[in-house]
Amino acid sequence: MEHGIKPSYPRIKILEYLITKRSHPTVDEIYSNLVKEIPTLSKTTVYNTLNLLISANIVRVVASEENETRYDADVTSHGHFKCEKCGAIYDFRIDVGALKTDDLKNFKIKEKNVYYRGICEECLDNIENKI
Amino acid sequence: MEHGIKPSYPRIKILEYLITKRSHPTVDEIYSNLVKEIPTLSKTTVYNTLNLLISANIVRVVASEENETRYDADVTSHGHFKCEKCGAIYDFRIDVGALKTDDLKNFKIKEKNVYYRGICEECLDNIENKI
DNA sequence: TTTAAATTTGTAATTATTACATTTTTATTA
DNA sequence: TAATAAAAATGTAATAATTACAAATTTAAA
Repeated sequence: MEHGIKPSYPRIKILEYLITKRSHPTVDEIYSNLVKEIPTLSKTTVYNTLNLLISANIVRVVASEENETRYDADVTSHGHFKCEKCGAIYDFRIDVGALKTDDLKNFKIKEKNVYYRGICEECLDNIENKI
Repeated sequence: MEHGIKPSYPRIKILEYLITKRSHPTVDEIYSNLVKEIPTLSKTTVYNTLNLLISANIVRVVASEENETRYDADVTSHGHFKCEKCGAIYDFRIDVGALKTDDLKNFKIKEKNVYYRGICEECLDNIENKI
């Protein structure tokens, strides 16, 4: 694994899960799914691994208003949209460089997050169908 | 109180606290400070009241990557900057209308949040002073 | 003043996360 | 290969945030 992290089996599987299922899962989701494959997996290992991947900048936490920590293996700049109906989190391309503010001119900005809430296309369609 | 919420004493005090101290406090901060004035105050009331104010759109939660829910009585559009050193959250003016993305063209966007992380001016000054 | 409704309170339950000691695995070296 | 040391994973317990809910209190209405 990159960034000097030893590629143990659980670590590979956890990162793999994040990369393939791009659903911004919670610890619970990751654990519940992987424990089928790795019966000895413990939730603490999932926490440890995610925190390790975060400090290595391979994974980041999705900023939100909820008390659910969700993880994302895509650390390139993009926005997150959370659907209020189905709870899904969508990625979207956004140019955070276009965001300008004079208020922070003497601040050191390390990270810019953009987070939207609303109703996704699919749920809008479902609502319409039911009326 | 506006929005059809009955202005009880705890409710007024909680909203007043949020409006005057614009520090985006946690429930704990609000409770700890107000209990001095209102000795019978319970933390459940703080939670209840904040959730009530949120559903009335008088208060909003600050989106972040941390597991700390912080509240803001300013519901007009602005960004939040969190300092990694001192933990303070700063408001800043930002034109979220300038954010455009084609990826969400069939989505209903209800709320746009902008959240930055980094080091604030004050902490940058302190670091420089110590070197 | 009585009654009903709304609000607040306190305790218990739930959930997410971290702390930490123990066990297991992996890598190293004799 | 066996012994040893280091790293990683595990499981349990502790902590903290939040919600559920029933009881008590306050407020408003009749």
